[in-house]
This record gives sequence, structure tokens and C-alpha cells, in this order.
Amino acid sequence: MLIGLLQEDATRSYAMLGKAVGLSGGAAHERVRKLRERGVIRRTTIEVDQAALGHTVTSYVMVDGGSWMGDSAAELAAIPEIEEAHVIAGPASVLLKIRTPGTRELQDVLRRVFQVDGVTGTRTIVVLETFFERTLK
Amino acid sequence: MLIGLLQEDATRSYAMLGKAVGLSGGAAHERVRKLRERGVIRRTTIEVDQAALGHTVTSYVMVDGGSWMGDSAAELAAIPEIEEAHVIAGPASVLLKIRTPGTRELQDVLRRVFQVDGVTGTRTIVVLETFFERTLK
DNA sequence: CCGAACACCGTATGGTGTTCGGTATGACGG
DNA sequence: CCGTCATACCGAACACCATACGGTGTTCGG
Repeated sequence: MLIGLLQEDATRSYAMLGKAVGLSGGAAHERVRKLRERGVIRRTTIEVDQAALGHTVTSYVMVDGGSWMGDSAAELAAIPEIEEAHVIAGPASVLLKIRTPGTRELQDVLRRVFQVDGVTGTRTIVVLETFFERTLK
Repeated sequence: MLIGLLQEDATRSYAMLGKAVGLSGGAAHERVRKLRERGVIRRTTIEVDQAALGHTVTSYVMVDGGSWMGDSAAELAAIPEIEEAHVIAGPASVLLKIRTPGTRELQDVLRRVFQVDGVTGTRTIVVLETFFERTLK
């Protein structure tokens, strides 16, 4: 599949892609163009080693309470260290994935989360070792 | 920063990148080449809309027990629906991020996780809504 | 059987990645 | 102060690539 090949290495030329799936370069280009158009391919980007940039501490935070209607989501988005934010079913309202240079900065982020409207508590899970973080298919 | 620009859109030409940071195209190319060489840039890839590919259910699973030395990590890596696997400090040993087409397939994945050596239990958190999933910096 | 819609191919061309020789800058030791 | 060495940059050269386009084969409803 074209998507799989591009996930592995998006610098591949359309000619190579075509050869891999039995098409001409032009046809492969056309297919990829449509995948972008439909939003299946959101964008082409680089995968960065966060640890190499000094973000060595990864943690997940369960947030209790909070009025998650309106713009409290925007408040979370404004905190740059938060990589993901999900509304969840289970023992909390919201789950955050946070990456910081150290535990010191994690503490700062938690303090900011606490100031979001209605938040009553947080439970933090610190990642000790990551087996893998990958993209599917 | 070159990294930030490439994260936004890795199809930008080196000439444009150079102009953005006050360098020639050749020099920008050289800098990016070194970033790849040092492993700061792991690869260039495409960002795929998982929902468009039919993976609409995202969930996090806390795994209790397990003998996480040796190749039980490899057993997890062999399950394609698992997107991330971390060893954690907190109320479980391992945290998984799983994406499946539906809850039916999630059940199948959980059954396979249970068969990993020493696993005594799992607690599953289903994502109801994702505010954002982004890449830092 | 007709015509439209679609996916593909081959080609042309302007832009791009990649390489290379030459030059400026700064660090270091004598 | 001077030579040397390493590093980072520039500008140009060249092969390769993305992109656009006209033409062709295939499918399918009417």
C-alpha cells in the first residue's frame, strides 16, 4: 500500500512508489494527491527524537473534575508540553500525555492544569521506559 | 528553527528553508543532513488520519503483572494494534495505547495481551473524544 | 452499442536534491 | 603574531524529480 510505504519513508520518489505497486510515477502521484485531498494523509512531517531535544520525561495525567464544555480544551491546548488530550470513560474525566525536560517542569505543567476551570485533582503516571512509540499500518 | 519548519511541512524545499533561517539552500541541506545523522530527525513520514482508515476506537490499557524482562516486550510489539507501550511507575506495570476499528477488535487484542507471560490483569480506559494529538515544538 | 467517467501511461519542463570546489571564521599551539 | 586545522557557509553544476497534460484502455448505466 502506498500509505505504508510513505509512512516508512516519505522521501521516496513517485517513480519508486509506482514501481513498488506496479504503476507509473504519474499514476502513483495522482493516487497520493487524492489521499491528501480526502484528508487520509494529513501532512508530511518529520519524526523527531524528543529525548535528543531535552524532553526526557514522559508522563500521563488523569484529570478529575473540570467543566469540559466550551474552552477548557483550549486552555489545555495552550500548554505546549501537553502532547495529547483525551476525554475518557473510566476513573477520570480527561487523560493527558505530557513531555517535559524534567520532573521540575512537569510540576509546573501540573500546576497550570490545576488552574483549569473545575479541576479537582490529578493522578500522574510517570513513564520509566518506552518499549516503542510507532505509527500504525 | 529548521526542525519546527519541517515538522509543519516536510515538503518544503531546502531553498525555502534556507531563506527562512538566512542560509543558502546548500547550507540548509547540510544542517538537516547532520540532524538526520545524529538521530535528532528519525525519518520523514506522513501523518495519517487513523479514523479514515477505520481505526475509530482508541483506548489505553494498564497491564498488571508480567515479567517484563527479555522478550515480553517483543510479544507486545508483535500485536499490530498496539501503538505505544511504556513501562510505568504507578498503579500498574505497563501502559498500552491501542487503536482498533471497534470494541470487538479491542477485545481480541486484550485477549492476546492476557496471554503474555505473567500478566494477571488489565484495566481499560476507552477514549470518548480526542481534543488533540500533536507533535511538540 | 454509445458516451461518460475513471484510471492509467508516456512525455515535457521547470524546479529540486545533492554534490563539490572555493572562501570566511574561529580555535589552538608554537 | 602566524600557521594549521576544523567548521560552516556560499554559489554553481548536474542528475533527478514533481507536476501537468494529451492520449488510451476499461467499466458501466442507459
